[in-house]
Amino acid sequence: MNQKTIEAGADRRSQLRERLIEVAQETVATQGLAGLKARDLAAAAGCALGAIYTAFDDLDELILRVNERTLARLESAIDLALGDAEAEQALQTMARTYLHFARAEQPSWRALFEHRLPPGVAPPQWYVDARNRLFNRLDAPLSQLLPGTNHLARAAFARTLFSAVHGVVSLGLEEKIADMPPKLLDDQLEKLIRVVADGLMMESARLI
Amino acid sequence: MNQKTIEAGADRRSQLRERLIEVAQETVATQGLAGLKARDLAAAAGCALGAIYTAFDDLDELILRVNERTLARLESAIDLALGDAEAEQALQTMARTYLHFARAEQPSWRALFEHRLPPGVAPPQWYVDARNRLFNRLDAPLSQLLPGTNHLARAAFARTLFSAVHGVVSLGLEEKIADMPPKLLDDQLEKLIRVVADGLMMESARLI
DNA sequence: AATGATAAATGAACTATGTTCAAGATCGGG
DNA sequence: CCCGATCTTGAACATAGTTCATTTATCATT
Repeated sequence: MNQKTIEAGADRRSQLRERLIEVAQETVATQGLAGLKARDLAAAAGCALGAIYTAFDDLDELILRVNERTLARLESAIDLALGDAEAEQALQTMARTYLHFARAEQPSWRALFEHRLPPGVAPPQWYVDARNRLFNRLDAPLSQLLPGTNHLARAAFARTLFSAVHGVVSLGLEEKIADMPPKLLDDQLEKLIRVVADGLMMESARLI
Repeated sequence: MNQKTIEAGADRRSQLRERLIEVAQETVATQGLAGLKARDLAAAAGCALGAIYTAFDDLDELILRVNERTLARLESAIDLALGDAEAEQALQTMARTYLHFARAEQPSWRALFEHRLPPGVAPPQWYVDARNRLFNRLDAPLSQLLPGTNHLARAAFARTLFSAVHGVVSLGLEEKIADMPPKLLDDQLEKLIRVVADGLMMESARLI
C-alpha cells in the first residue's frame, strides 16, 4: 500500500470522527449524556455500529471530544463577554457568563462534569489542557485585584474562585435540591463575587 | 389473612430493606455508585435478584436511601465539629468538616451528586428535606455575621455559601482536572471562607 | 393434622446497552 | 482481471436493570 492510500484511509477516518463528534454533540445537547447510545449514534451518523470503534477507542473518547468542544464554546462565550472590563467587573462578567452558558447549554455543560472515566484511567493531556485554559482566564482580573501576589498563589485562588462559582451554578441549576428562581440565582452569584472581591481588597489592605 | 400476617409480612420486608440498604451502602462506600450491581447486591444480601424489587421500586429508590444515610452522617460530622464556635469560626469549621467528610467518604459523598433520577422524576420529599437540613446548619453563624438581615436573605446566602464550598471541594478532589495537594486544598478553602467573611463584614459596615 | 387459599420469593427470561471480531466488501497494483 | 491487503460491517457476546410465571411458604379453617 502506498502513501496515498494511507492518507485516503486516514482522511476517511477523520471525516467519520468529525461526523460522529457532531452528531454526538447534538445528542448530548438535546438529551444529555444519558441519551447518547451507540446504536442511535451510528444510525444518525449513517455508519455501522462497529464503525464507531474504528474512529474511537470507545464512547468515553468520543464523549471527551464532545466535552472539548463544549469547553471551547464556553471559552469563546467568556472571551466575547469580557471585552476590556477590569478587576471586579471582569470577575462579575465571567461568573455571569458562566451561569448564562450553563443555562443555555445545560445538558452539554452538565456532561462536562457528569462524565467519569473508568477508575484509574487518566484523562488525556489534550483534555486537561482544554480545562486549564479556562482557569487561566481568571488570572488577569485577579492580578489587578491582588497586586504584588505571585503568580502561583493567584493561579491557585483562580481555581478556587472558579470552583466556587461552579458550585453555586451547579447546585443552583439542579432541581433535585430545591428549585431556585432564576433571578435569585443571578443575584446570589453577583453577591458572592462582590463579597469575595471586597474580602480580597481587605486582605490587600491588611498587608500594607 | 389476618392483621398479624400483614404485620409479619411488612416486618420481613422492612428487614430486607434494611439489609439491602446496609449492603448497598457498603458497596457504594468502597466502589462508588458505579459498583452497585443488582446481582452482586442480591448475592451479598443473601436474597434473590427479584427480592430487591419487592423491597424497592427500583435501584434508584435504594440509592436515594443510601444517600439519605450519607447525608445523615455528614450532618452528624458537622454537628460534632461545631461545638459552640461562632461566626467566622463556625463557617470555617463547617467548611473544613465538609472537606474532611468528602475525603474520608469520597465514594459515598460523590454518590450524593452523581446520582440522577430519570428526567422528569422528582426526588421524594423525604430526600429533599434531608438535604435542606444541611443548609440550615449555616443559618446561625451567618446571622451572627450579618446581624439585622432577614431570615430569607440569609437562607439564600447560606445556600450560596454551601454551594461555593461544595464547588471548591468537588473540583478540588476531582483528579480529572489536575491533582491538587491536600494541604493546598485545605488552605484554599480556608482562604475562601476568610475572604467571604471579611467581605460580608464590609457589607455590614457599609450599611451603617 | 390435613387442606386449600393466599401471599411471598425465586430466578429464568426479556430488554437494553457497550464492545468485539469473523466474514464479507473494497480497493490498488501487477 | 485477479490477488492480497485493508477496511467495513453487523451478528454475536457480555453485562446491565427489570419482570413475571412458577414454586415455595404461610396461615385460617376444618
